[in-house]
Amino acid sequence: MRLPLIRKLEKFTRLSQADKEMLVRIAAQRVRRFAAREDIIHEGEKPEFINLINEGWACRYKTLEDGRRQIIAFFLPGDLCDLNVFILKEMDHSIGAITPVAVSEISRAAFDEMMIGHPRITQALWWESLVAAAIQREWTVNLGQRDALERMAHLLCELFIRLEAAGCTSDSSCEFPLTQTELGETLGMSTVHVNRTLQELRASNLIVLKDRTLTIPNLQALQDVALFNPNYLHLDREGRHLDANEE
Amino acid sequence: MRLPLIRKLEKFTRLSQADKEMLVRIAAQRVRRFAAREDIIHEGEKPEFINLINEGWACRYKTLEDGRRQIIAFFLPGDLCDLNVFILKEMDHSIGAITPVAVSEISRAAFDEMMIGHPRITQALWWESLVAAAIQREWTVNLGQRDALERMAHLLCELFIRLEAAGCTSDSSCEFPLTQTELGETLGMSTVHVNRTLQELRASNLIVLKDRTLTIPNLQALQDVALFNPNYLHLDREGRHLDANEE
DNA sequence: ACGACGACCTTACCTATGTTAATGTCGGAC
DNA sequence: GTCCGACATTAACATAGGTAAGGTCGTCGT
Repeated sequence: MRLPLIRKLEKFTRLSQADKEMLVRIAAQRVRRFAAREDIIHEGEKPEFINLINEGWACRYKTLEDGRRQIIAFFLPGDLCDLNVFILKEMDHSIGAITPVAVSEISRAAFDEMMIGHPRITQALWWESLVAAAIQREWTVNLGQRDALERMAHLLCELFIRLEAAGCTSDSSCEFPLTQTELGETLGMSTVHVNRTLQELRASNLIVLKDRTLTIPNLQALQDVALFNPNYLHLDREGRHLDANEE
Repeated sequence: MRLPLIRKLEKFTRLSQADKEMLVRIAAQRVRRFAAREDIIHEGEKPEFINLINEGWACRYKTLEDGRRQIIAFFLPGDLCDLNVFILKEMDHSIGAITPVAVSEISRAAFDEMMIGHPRITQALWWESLVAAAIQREWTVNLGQRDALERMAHLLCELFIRLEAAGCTSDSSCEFPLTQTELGETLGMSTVHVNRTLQELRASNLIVLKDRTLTIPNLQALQDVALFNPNYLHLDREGRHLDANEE
């Protein structure tokens, strides 16, 4: 069994056996499980750990005073929530489980230990956090410039490619647990319009979405309607400048 | 003369004299100036430096294939662009000057040196980068959930408070160099609607905006229409847990 | 077996915002 | 002083997407 985190980080750099063992060890200590819809951490609380999602989907979200909710990010298997958070006094948003999830809590001490002894991991984790920031920026573009159809298509492309990097797809399909309400809260549109938009994508044979399973028969076609450019995911390892000796 | 960066970082923690001298020194070496509208770095280029804005306003932006442009972030005096960027192979977006700007380029070596010798600065810079990420998240909420009026009001509140932290306001006024086109590209709305929205804010006496100067007679009132909660800026130093001995 | 519920889907209608395009204002270049 | 370009403003009209309401289906608890 491969840890999704390891699988993902290897998209960026090669890890030594010792690096991998370190990650496995870190992921094994302090594992917590949450039911679907349960909060992992809530706005206002003091963050004490870095959370690593091992199984399941979670999301970052924020609620306005009047109840409107925006999903700000999705955490898929292998994703980390906020390197360095412990610097902040309190959470300005919440993190909630979408499906049942298994989360590893990484303490500040464990993190520091890893930073010192494993420069490769450290660099890979910074890469992962830069990519997370790039994704957040792309969401800004998505919400600001793309219309409903493009927006939905873009989200589906992104999630599919990220799931692929974590080893959670098979062929052109993946599990897809989001409800239409959640899609609406993500894309800033009503559930009615989410429904219309999904119908439209289905009618154009761009997606098959049924029984919590998403199939994308032609990813390039979907990327084209989304004006999707995968460069922001920084997944291409070739040509990267590395500090260190390859094994 | 105070460096806006120092002024801002002191919202988070106290810096020693040596820390401040270090920052002044870093900011002084390799200063570049750009004219309004000029690109500081362009999508596709390899990032070699961390840019620090000393004077003027800049923005991060991204352009879709069909020409639509989204402004993703503003950089105000004292703002840093992306700690750690040199890890990435190429920029996935551009950074452009809005007004004429003065930028300090910080090399990887200078950054590493600072990280080693000045833990206080290091921690403060991580704080600043976490705040930048929080701002990006709030923009997601803004674009996803707020309507045009709320959205505009929210942006104005944020910019004003950030300028205040950098020491660039006087009383309830600040310079405000953005054109209506740029506001539209930021908030995902047409210039016509930007204009309507500004008129509405003026009519309610929530803002005075004229000759590139913004005045907010009653910040609380503007915050109220924006559903603005400043917690995401993490500006309250009280009660912060610090590693180290205060001077 | 029954009711309650949550997800999904649909229709009809309405409104916030976009589009187009004309007009106004101001400051700088010559 | 006038010409020009950048920006702001306004009006008339078009539309993407929101709101409200209701229906179907499958599942779960009792």
